[in-house]
Amino acid sequence: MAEIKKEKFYITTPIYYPSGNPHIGHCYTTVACDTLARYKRAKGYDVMFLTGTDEHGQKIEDKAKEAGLTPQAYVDGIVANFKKLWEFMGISYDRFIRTTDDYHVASVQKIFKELHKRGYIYKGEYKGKYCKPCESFWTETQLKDGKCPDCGRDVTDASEEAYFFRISDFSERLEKLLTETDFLQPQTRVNEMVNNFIRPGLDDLCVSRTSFQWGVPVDFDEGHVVYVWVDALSNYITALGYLNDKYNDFDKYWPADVHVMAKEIVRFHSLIWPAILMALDLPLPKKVYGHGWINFGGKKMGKSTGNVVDPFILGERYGVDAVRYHILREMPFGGDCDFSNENMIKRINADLANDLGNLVSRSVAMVQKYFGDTMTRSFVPVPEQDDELVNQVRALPALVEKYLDNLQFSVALTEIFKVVAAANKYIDVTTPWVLAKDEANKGRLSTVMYNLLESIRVISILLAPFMPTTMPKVQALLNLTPDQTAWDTAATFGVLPETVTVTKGSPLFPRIDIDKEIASLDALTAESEKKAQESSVEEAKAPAFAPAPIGEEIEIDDFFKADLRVGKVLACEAVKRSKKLLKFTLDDGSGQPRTIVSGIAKWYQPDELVGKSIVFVANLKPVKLCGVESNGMILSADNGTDAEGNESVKLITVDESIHPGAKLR
RNA sequence: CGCGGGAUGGAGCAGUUAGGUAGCUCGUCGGGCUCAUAACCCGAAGGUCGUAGGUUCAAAUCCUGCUCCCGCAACCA
Repeated sequence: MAEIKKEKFYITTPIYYPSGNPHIGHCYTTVACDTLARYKRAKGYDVMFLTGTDEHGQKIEDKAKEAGLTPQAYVDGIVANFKKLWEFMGISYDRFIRTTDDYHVASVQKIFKELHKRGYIYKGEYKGKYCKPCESFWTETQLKDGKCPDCGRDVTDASEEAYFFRISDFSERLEKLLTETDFLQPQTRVNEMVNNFIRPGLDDLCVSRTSFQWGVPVDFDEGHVVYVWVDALSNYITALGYLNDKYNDFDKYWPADVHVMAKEIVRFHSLIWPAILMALDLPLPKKVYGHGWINFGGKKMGKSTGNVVDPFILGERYGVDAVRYHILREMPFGGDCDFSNENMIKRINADLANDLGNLVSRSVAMVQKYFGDTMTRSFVPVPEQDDELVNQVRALPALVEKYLDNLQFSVALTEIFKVVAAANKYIDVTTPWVLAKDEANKGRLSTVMYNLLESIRVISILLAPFMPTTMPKVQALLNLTPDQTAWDTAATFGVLPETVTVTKGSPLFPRIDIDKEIASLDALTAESEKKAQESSVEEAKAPAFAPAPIGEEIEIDDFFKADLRVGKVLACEAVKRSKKLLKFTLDDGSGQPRTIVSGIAKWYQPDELVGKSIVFVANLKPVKLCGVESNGMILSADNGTDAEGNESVKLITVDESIHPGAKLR
C-alpha cells in the first residue's frame, strides 16, 4: 500500500515555570496551541504538540524551602496540577517535557559542552552582590533594601566565575532575521527587539550560575549549573530526541512550525533561542508568535481583583468549551484583553446560548415537529432566500483556514458566528412554521430544514478545534458519520444525506442568569478573601516589627570609611520614567548643590521633603540611575511592614539647626 | 530628548498600510415573529474619531506640537 507521507506540524507552548499553580494566562497560550494543533490534525497534518514545565532555578529552590519540601517534591506537586488542568481543559498535547527529566538533563549537558567546544561559550566573571555569612550571590534586583534578602545583612561587591554565551556574534544575523523575515509575529514586536536590544549591542549572556544548585550541572566544571536560557529553551529540541535516545523524531519534526508564547518572553525566543540554534548550526523555527496578556481591569494578572478566574471553577460552572471559546474570542491578534466574569457570561449567553445553541435547538426541534425524527429532502430551492446563506457557508471554510493559519483565533470565530447569525436570519426569512401549515409546502420546508442542518454541520466542523467537547455533541444530534464530519467536507455544501435522522438533546450551552451568577461569584470571592484575610491575620499576630539581624562585626576604621554628612534638601523631584526614584538637590555646605538619587518615591511626595535636613554618605562613588547621576546616598530606615504587608521606609531627618555639611561621628 | 503601543457613540473593539457617505458586538428604546434555551429577526437613538494647528477640493486616516494611559528597557548606591 502506497503510504502518502503526511506533512508535519510542530507547535509548542513555552514550558511553564511551576513556582505556582497554573492560571488563566497559561490557559490562553495552551488552549490557543491546542486549537491550532487540532485544526492541523483535522487537516491531515502529522502534528507534534509539545508543552511542559521549566523546573529549575533559584526561585523554585526558595519556594520549595518555604514549603519545607525538596525542590523535586515541590515541582512534582505543581506539575501534577498543570497536567490535571490540561486534561480538564481538553488539551491534546502529544508530549510533555519536564526539564528535570533525565534525558533532558543529559541533552542539555551535551548542548552546553558542544557550545563550549565550538567556542561560543567561554568562562568569564559575573559581577554581583555577595553575602558572606550566607555564602550567596545575589543580583541587584534580588536585594532587599540593598541587603541580603535571606538574612538582611550587608552584601559586598564580588564576582564569581561564570560561563558566557557569545550572543553578540549573532547580532547581524538576528537583526536580519527579525527585520527581513516574518519570523517574529506580530510585526509590532520587531521594532521593540531591534531598537532595545540589538541596536544598543547585545551583551554576552551569562549562561551558568554557582549561586544555586537546583539546575543542570555543568558536567565539566563542578559547582556550575546551567542557567535558564540553555536549559529551558533547549526543551524544544531535546523533547524530539536531540542528543538523547529517549525520542527519535528530531529529524522528522524540527524545525518547529511555531513557538507560541506571551509577549514577555518574546525576547528570549526571538533573540537568545535563534542565537543558540545558530551556534549549534541547526535550522531555526519558522515562526515565533507573541500574544498579549489577559488583564483584569487594566491590571496585570496576579492577585485576585474580585474576579473569579480559577480555570477549574470557571470550567465547572460554564463548561470547558465555553471558557475556551471566550478567551480565544476575546483576545485580539497581538493585543491584550480585559477579563471579567461579567463579560464572559454575557459572551456565553449571547454567542453560545442565544445564537449557536438556540440555532441548533430550534432547527432540530422543527425537523422533529414537522417530519418526525427522520426527514427526507425534496429539493425546492428559492434562490433569493437560500443563496445568501448557502454562499456564506461555502465561503466560510477558506476564511477560517486563512485566519487560523495566522493565529487569528478571534477573527476566525467572528467569521463563523457571522454565519450562525445568517442561519438564524434564514429561519426568519423562510418562516418554516408558516410552510408547515400547508401540506403543499412540505417540499420547500424540507429544503429549508436541510439547508439549516447542513449549515450546522459545516459550522460544527469548523468549531470543533475550538470546542472539542461540544461539537461532537452537535454532530451526534444530526447523527453524522465520521466521513460527514471530516474537515475537508466543510468546503462542500450538500454532504449531509438527503434523508437525515435527528435526535433531540439537552441545551448545548444553557443560558446563565447573569445577576444570580455574579452574586454567587461574589459570594465565592468573599469567601476566599475571608480566608486570605484570616491567614494574613495570623501572620499579623507575629511581631509587627522585626529588626533585621545585626551585621558582621567591623573595625572603627571601616565605619569611618563612610563619610556621613548632614545636608539640607533644596529641591526634590521625581525622576522621569522611574517608579522608585526621587532626585534630591542638596545643600551640602560646599556651596555647590549636590545631586543624589534615592529610591524612596514610593513612600514620599517630593514636595514634602524640601527644607528637611537629612544624612547622606558623601564619599560614595557616583553612579547613573535612570540617566541621572547620583553623588552619594541618603540614609533612610527600614521600618518594617504595615498592616497590608507593604514595606515601609522612613527618611532619617535631623535637627534643622545642624549646618549643612556637618560631619557625623 | 531610551524604545514601542494606545486614545473612535454608555461599555468593549474594527477602520489608519494605498485620504472621499464612521462600522461591529454588548447595552438602551421601538417594532416583528412564535420554530426555539424569555431565545430569533427588523428598525431607531446615541460619536466635534484625545487635543491644537497644518497639508488637501476632501483627514479618524497624512504632517507638526501638546495631554493622558499602557508595555518594554533602566531603576532603592
